[in-house]
Amino acid sequence: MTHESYGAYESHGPGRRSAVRRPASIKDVAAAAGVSATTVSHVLSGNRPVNEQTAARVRSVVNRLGYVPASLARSLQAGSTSVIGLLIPDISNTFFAELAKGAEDAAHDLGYGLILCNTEFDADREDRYLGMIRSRFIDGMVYASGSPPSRRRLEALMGKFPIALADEEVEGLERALIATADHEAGGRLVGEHLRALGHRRALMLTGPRALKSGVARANGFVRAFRGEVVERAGDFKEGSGYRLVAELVQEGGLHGDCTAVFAANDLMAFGALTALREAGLSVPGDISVVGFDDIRAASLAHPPLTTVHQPAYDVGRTATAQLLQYVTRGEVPPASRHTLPVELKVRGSTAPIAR
Amino acid sequence: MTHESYGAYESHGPGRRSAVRRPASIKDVAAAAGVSATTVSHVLSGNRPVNEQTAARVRSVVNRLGYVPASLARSLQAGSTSVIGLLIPDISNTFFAELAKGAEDAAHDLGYGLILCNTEFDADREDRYLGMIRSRFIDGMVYASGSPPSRRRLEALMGKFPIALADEEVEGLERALIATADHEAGGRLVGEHLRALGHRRALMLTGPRALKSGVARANGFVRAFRGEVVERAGDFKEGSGYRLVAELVQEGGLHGDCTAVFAANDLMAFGALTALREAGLSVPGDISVVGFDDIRAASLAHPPLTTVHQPAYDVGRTATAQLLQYVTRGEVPPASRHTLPVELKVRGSTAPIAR
DNA sequence: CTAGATATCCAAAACGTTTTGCACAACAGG
DNA sequence: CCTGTTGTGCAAAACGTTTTGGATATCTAG
Repeated sequence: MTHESYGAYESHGPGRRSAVRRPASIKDVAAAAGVSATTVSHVLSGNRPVNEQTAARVRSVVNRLGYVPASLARSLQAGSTSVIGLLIPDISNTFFAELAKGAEDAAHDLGYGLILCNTEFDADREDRYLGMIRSRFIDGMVYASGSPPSRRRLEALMGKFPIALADEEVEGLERALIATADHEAGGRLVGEHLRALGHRRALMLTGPRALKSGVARANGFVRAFRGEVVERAGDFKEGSGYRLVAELVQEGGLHGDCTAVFAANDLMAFGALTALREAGLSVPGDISVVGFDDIRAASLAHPPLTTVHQPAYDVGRTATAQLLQYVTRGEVPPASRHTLPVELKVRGSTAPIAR
Repeated sequence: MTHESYGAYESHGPGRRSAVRRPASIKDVAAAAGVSATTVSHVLSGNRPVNEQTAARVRSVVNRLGYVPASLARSLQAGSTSVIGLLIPDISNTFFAELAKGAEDAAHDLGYGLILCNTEFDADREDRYLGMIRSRFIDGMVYASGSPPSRRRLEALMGKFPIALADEEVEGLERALIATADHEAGGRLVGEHLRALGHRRALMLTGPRALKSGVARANGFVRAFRGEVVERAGDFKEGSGYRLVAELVQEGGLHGDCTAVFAANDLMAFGALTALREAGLSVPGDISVVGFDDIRAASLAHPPLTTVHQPAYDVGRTATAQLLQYVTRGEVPPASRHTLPVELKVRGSTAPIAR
């Protein structure tokens, strides 16, 4: 932030309650202390030595007037705002909330503010937020999984402004600062787990085809599972998991055919769980279900969901810390990739295949 | 935000890739178009009419140079930043995430940006964020349930800066803009529910005593329950719910004594659930458990948690919309209260008392 | 033909800082 | 007595906008 307070804001003295009073500026302080604005600035910043007696006088006036430097003017002069943006699709998704927390922590550590850019995957909204970086209101942006259209816009920005990709790689933007969980390994872990349980035919609920993380999960899974995999594309929302599974059940394509469902995120897995329950199928008795993300609800669900734990907090924190490392130096970050480890959490929603 | 883009950023022409190029300013545009900066400003803002031919020339230069107005300079001149803050203790708590989503939506609707101030109840951190408003980097603040120490600081600020209280009232700050769920009614609903099920002796897990919302929940509950209530103060975290119940179980003070547990939020209820399960007690067979908030995990838990649904999104949205109503007019908001309705969600964690 | 309106544009001030170059005094060493 | 140094403080420029009060030219109505 760099929006520190140099003193109290209280105004003592016989101040009458005027309608709206303009806050004290550095000139007001200078005048009241009988010095120049330059001197006030030096007293406050310590950039140059000031006679201790003078400094004391200035400080006292600062307190009396409740002077707080206008950070806008300061930023204008400095050429940076000490604020960055965090662009995510949905803050109410606990995965992104965790990621946001990590980002906020990292930003706060370095005295930076964080603007929450919640987009709902809405391209207009993303563009509007991306505008903040072009108008230089923010010093950089942590970009987590936006909508496909806005990614093209991103490309034009990436070489010119500090941007880091969190959680989600962007097609064609390999040359960037990236912090992501090891999606491929996650898929692999699930594949191995289900295979070890004897499953040989599974339904895979993927995310939108455009998202590389989802593709990586699918790839890792397919390779390790070494069985037959039916793929259906959802949208990472609970509803789509429900619909896709419900449809397949109706078509009779699921029971006695696929013995496991791997959803590319927990939300869709929950949808699947509901659809299966409604269809009278038991989990994990008839069918095993695996999710991805390990959001808080996963361990509390019934049955507790076997899923891949993603280090959401670390992803957000790492991406942000990396970004800031360059932002603070006024540099545009180079290409660099941080892949964070995932972990398979085996819970009650998976079981050996019933013969 | 008001950080709109007036044109593309691409720079065509034979521009050599210089190391760092200062972004084009309004003066650059003016010079290249052979007009004054004033005229460029008027073309872009439409504040005054400009000859169409001249305007076209200016616009073409704007595009060619990829000029985007510096929002900092604009804000400095305008005296406001079109950004507000949202101060919450923990974004990874789904209640606050929902609230944040509502706040972000409301802010975005009016073209405002939202700075996420995640405090972990840390007083220093809160102070630092509060500094942003004093340094006028943000035009206002939505304050949701901070730590007790920082609330005193708040008092000094409230009359001078636009601040709205969301979810949580602040002791001694009745004269303020407040949007909150009807905590008292929520407590009452729980009390009536448990009483109707035959319970006559309950354990109430409250939040920190300083939080009025928690007190309201407790009051509503105690009045409606009309039975014996044992109170224990937690801190709204899962761990405290676990500890408090585990302790009581160990002391033998729970089973066969209290037949119900009302936790002041879902997280503590989950902790209680875990402690009870570990103690070999069945819910709701031996003991009924009720939470508060209705976070997403509540319905997925096992057993599904009976709880009071709080309109978190609406609380955030209402508080923010209210605040902005005054911020946009440059006014400090008056006292005003919006109490939003709650709803009891009866699920599987409560049952008639076993005799 | 002239006074007033209209169209068009510009110069300068203002927003509130920080930074830089310089002035002046006092003081030390030679 | 001269010169270089140190201490102290100020004036002015710079950051990049928007707004305001004219200035100039052109047009219109009388």
